[in-house]
Amino acid sequence: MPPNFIRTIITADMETNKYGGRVNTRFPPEPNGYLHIGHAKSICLNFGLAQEFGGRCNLRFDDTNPLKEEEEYIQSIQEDVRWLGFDWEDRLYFASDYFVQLYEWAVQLIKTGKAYVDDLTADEIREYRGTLTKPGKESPYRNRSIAENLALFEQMKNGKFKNGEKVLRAKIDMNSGNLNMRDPVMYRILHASHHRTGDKWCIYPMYDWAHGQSDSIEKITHSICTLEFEDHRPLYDWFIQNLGIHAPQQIEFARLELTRTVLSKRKLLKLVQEGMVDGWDDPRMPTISGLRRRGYTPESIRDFCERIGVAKSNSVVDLALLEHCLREDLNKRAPRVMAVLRPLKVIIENYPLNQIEELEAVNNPEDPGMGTRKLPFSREIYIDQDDFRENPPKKFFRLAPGQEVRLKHAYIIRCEKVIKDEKTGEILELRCSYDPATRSGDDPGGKKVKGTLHWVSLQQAVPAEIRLYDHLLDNPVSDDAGEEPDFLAPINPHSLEILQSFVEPSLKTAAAGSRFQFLRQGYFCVDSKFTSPNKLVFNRTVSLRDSWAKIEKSQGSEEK
RNA sequence: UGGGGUGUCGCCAAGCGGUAAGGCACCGGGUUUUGGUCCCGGCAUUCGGGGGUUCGAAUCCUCCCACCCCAGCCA
Repeated sequence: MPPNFIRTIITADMETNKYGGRVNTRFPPEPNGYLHIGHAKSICLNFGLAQEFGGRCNLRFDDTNPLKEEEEYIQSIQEDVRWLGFDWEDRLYFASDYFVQLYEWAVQLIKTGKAYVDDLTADEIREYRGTLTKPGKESPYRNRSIAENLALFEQMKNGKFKNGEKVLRAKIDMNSGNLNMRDPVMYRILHASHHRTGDKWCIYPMYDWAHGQSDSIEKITHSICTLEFEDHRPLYDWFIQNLGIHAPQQIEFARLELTRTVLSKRKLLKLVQEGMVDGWDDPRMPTISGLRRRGYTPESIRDFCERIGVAKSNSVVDLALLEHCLREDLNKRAPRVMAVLRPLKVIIENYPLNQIEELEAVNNPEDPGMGTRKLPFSREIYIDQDDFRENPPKKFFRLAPGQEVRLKHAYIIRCEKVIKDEKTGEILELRCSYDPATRSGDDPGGKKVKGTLHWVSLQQAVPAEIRLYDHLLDNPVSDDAGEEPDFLAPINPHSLEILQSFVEPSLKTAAAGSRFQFLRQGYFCVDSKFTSPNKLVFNRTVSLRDSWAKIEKSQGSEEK
């Protein structure tokens, strides 16, 4: 376990017995969207820390704004946390469960002269708040009597007022350099139905008023949150102190940012709403459900979260690291199969007509325990268009006129002739010859060739739709570029490419969600949404590293 | 110009007064019936900058610079 500053703090707290040797964290999402990879960092941190120190981690929904929250999100969030591999056991909580307690505490603060009902409008409150450099002004309603505040607050609760007519504010300090301390709003009037409490309430606590107390109620020891709440901490401490209740320790860390994508619920919601993607679980989305559908494993995401570390400096992690974690995991577990993405027909002229051989193929060279399977081989096969060049560049070890290659698990073939469309010049098929003495496994010390191709026997090939994904965004955009209306402008128009391909027959009954390595190409999984009994659809999870592409690229630049 | 933070290799990130971990990326080389995997090697005389303390500083002091967050009845 690599050290990080939070582990260091908790370790020290354990040594000093600060919380009686107890560690209780929590993951507190608002159910207003789907979870994404950034949340995964927080989930892994909170649940991971609890596990590591023999403590517990709660799942609590911070559902204090009925205008934005939905049941659908509550379900998806639970599914995603579970899928990531974490268990909150019986500790599923909702801030809305604490509404009564919160109300009573608000009354308590009014009674001690620490809170008051304000009649100022939203605009007026903003004006009175002052600016970053100018202190605020006290509201004319700030010094109402306790009795009047009590009566007014109760009337607020009882629905006597319209939305926005009054708020309850904490009475702290309008001159504070920290704007959060300039009499923050605790309750607003919202005549809205809540997904859990229905119409019971028409006043709802603000996050700042609900969050710290919710942590306190749950006896949280370490309340881990992101950097932007750092200057809310004095406010949370103020509430806790004036209420005289259990004080959790808040620790802030930098949220995750990833290159080539956007991690903001607001923007992801927009992508969904504008129909620019196929829902929250579109395989291009950085959401947990999107990554799951794309074929990511929970193990790889957890590994990623461990490797990026936890610190307080704002940073942008290279997507390449996530992909590395994925490949590393999939390399060990994904069965190898053959699929031809862009088919090119090859006829092996000296191979007997109508003969079909069943060749043996290992399922995973990384794990002999995964066994072998039979592959049909015949006179007509498909290879990938990329594996043939009529005029091969230097170091092109694949097929070209007169050149030899090994067909994986089969024979060595030589390209004898290229059949082209007379008019367009398009390459229609290749005529090859094979060397019967080179059958895979039967030619010890036989001839060596530099290239090995994947292929599929034409007769037995199973048609499949293959979806190739590219980064959603052409260029990384900063998260706050989102205030501009056209923040979606850099969306990559080629982020999805759909191919009609052929896969080997063993894949015919592949289960939805199952993952494979298509030899020499990448990792793919059976799409769980578009696959049907008569249509196989694969998502490319991530390509294999491609050093030929690099060589070719550098050759190209040399020529310039 | 107020308050709160952060600055260590292209990207993350350890380090907490004893002379710069690790990962990703990148660049070589080896193995290979996946141009995959794996293996081996390279990759910060320097820690935002200037002063200072010390035998010794990325670590302590000091001044400066840069960047991020805060003016929702959002979270």
